[in-house]
Amino acid sequence: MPELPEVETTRLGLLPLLGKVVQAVEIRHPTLRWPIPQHLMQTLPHQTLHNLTRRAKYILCAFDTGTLLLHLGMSGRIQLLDRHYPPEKHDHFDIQFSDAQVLRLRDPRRFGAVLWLDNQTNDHALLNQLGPEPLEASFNAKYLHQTLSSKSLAIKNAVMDGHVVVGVGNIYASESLFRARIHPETPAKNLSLKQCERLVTEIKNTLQDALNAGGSSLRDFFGTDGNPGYFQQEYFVYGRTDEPCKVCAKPIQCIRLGQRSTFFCAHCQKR
DNA sequence: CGAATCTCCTGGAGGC
DNA sequence: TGCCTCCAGGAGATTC
Repeated sequence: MPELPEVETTRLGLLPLLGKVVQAVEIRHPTLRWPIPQHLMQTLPHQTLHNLTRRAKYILCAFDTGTLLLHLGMSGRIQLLDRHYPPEKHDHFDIQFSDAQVLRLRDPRRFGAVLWLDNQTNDHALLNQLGPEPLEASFNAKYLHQTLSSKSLAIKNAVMDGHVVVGVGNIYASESLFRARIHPETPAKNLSLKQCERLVTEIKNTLQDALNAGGSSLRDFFGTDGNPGYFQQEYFVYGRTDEPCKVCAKPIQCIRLGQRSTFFCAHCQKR
């Protein structure tokens, strides 16, 4: 499942497309999280791809008259292929470029999204409510402490809330809290400034480690070249129920928080 | 308003 | 081998 490092890795893999001109768009299965706009088949051809950026887990592709927003959901991947490569079962969306390369979106579970933001609409609801990027300086202990001060929900749920900070999914939330030695059920407002410092540091470290590894994954993430292209990251707690903690050797526990599996070490992580 | 729950979807794993 | 159930999960929508 793509977390932020996988999305960033995907974006980097698409950079060879910069400056290229769209020849055609093919929509095979429009019903993703929201319908893929049919007008893209008329809108995009002849437009040049000028920029590829990322905000949270959205990949933003800037064209002449607007921006294409791509989201991989939980099973999405994007490949760059020669157009003669036949589409497979869950290949829902293609952008064919004039040099015969194809950007192809595959998404079996169809939680992903393809949307169009016209240049006139600069304040799309999906983007204008987002919290800071986790790796930027604006995400710091002071900000986090202030933001959490009114929140009574569990810290695990708070760091997964995109209004607080973007890009921290279920895996890295558990991992970061372990590394910061904070119990995932701790009410967010109870975190001291010191704990916020540790958590900010470990969120940045955890994400940066995964970025350096080229994007980790569970089972179905592939880079744009179609190869697995990552190595399974070593997790401290995620998916390690009943296995020994790598620090203290006591068994890792699994609980449900906000409908999500949450892994932690009851000995190492304090409330 | 905050917080909890529901929801979309399919493939894979495990049980019988 | 086949069918059933359960689970995974991003994040907007809905409800309380």
